[in-house]
Amino acid sequence: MQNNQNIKVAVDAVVFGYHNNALYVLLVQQKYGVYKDQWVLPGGLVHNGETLTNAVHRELQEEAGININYLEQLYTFGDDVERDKRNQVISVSYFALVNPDNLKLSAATDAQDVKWQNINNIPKLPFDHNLIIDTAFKRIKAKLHYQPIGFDLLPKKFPFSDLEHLYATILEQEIDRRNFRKKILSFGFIKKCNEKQKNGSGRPAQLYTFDPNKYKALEKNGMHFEIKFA
Amino acid sequence: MQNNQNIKVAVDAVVFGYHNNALYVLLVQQKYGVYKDQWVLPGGLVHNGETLTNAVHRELQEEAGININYLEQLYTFGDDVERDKRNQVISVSYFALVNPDNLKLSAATDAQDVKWQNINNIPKLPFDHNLIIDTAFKRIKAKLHYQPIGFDLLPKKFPFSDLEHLYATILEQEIDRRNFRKKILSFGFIKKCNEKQKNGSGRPAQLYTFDPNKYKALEKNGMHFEIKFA
DNA sequence: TCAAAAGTGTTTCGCCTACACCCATGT
DNA sequence: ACATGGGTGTAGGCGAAACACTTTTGA
Repeated sequence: MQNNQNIKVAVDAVVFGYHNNALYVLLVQQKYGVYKDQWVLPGGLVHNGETLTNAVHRELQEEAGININYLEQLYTFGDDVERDKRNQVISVSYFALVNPDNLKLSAATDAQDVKWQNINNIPKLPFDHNLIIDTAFKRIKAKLHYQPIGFDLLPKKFPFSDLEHLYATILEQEIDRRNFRKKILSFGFIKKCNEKQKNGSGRPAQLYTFDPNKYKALEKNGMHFEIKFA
Repeated sequence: MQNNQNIKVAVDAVVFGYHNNALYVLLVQQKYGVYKDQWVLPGGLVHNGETLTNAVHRELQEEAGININYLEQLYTFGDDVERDKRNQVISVSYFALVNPDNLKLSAATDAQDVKWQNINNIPKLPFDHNLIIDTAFKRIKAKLHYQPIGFDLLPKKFPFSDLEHLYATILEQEIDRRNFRKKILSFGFIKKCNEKQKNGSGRPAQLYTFDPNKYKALEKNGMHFEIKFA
């Protein structure tokens, strides 16, 4: 095996959080090095002997002290040989979701600062991180249609209207409340709780919860989750 | 930037070809090293300063002398730290299609031998190459439903029934000839040629061709290619 | 009593499904 | 004339789309 390969392997993560009816991405501020003070996606070089997945979890802990709720590989960026000006680095990028219970960012140990940045207001970032975020944004939009990932952005118990607003916000389109509700409930993996939630004025909302086991069972029986909008 | 990372970056490709109503995967026989004589997916380490995509094209040339028709990134395998017993290597895997005009494999320079292996008869391969092939097979099945990739497995001009058989073969299900034809033609990106094709007995088949420009134009106008089967 | 958000049914329309016979050629 | 594969139309059902008023609470 040739031994002079000089290419580094990094992982980067686009972590989405949803609150106040808006979608946010986690950014960290570099503490050291050439990119010091710049805001970037959390991530870093993979350690020797470490799996890619573990590297992502480690970096998220080290840089933001955050626990994620859903993780999947997004894409590997390596067609721009100079995407990192220090060395040839390929980035195995991941896509993660955090629910509101885990939104609090701890004072990071490996980053100078950490913040949630509104997806509609992402500044120009170093490397190809804007491209990575765009790719992730497309992915989340696509997945909302055919995978139950919206629930990973909401608390365990949520009013139905929150789910509806989440879809409307992320997909950037209006949706018909009645048809949406009918369709989602028809699958049978959403359960009604024995609680209601009051928020200021307006009628209190019935709380619902997503049942992942029911989902898996239904899927095994041939259910195909898919939701479209007029 | 830390400089002691000892992880290699390889690319591997699952190249699909379709002929005689069957789907095949390109395998190469290793010429050197610990894995000498074993059949594996074409691929190898990325060169310094080389993009991932170029690495794939280069390896396919060196090992099989083949020109591909469609290429997309599949997945990056790096969660089994010992997937290669020589060193920690991550594999950025690709998914490629070859049409029948390019099926001929040249006597490879960097491989001992090269062959098309029926997808339904893949032997146990070294590394995690069986897993990679499975992933690619799932991907091609999924993509057939919502992207016009079937045409990259057929010659430029083809009888409609070939397309139908391709779908039936790859998806491993029967499809209704009339409904399939109606649906595909309704999109408007398939054009009738002024030729017919005779093959032995039976009525000669009208030839059709896929018009990629028309496809793009229609897609821009909101067309959404999707085909399902009862 | 008004504002604010939650909850709920019906009709229409278009698409997907199911399904069987005739056509052109070679042997 | 028979075997082989190519080519075509229609009716019914089901799910998606469109659409507006009532209910419950807080101020």
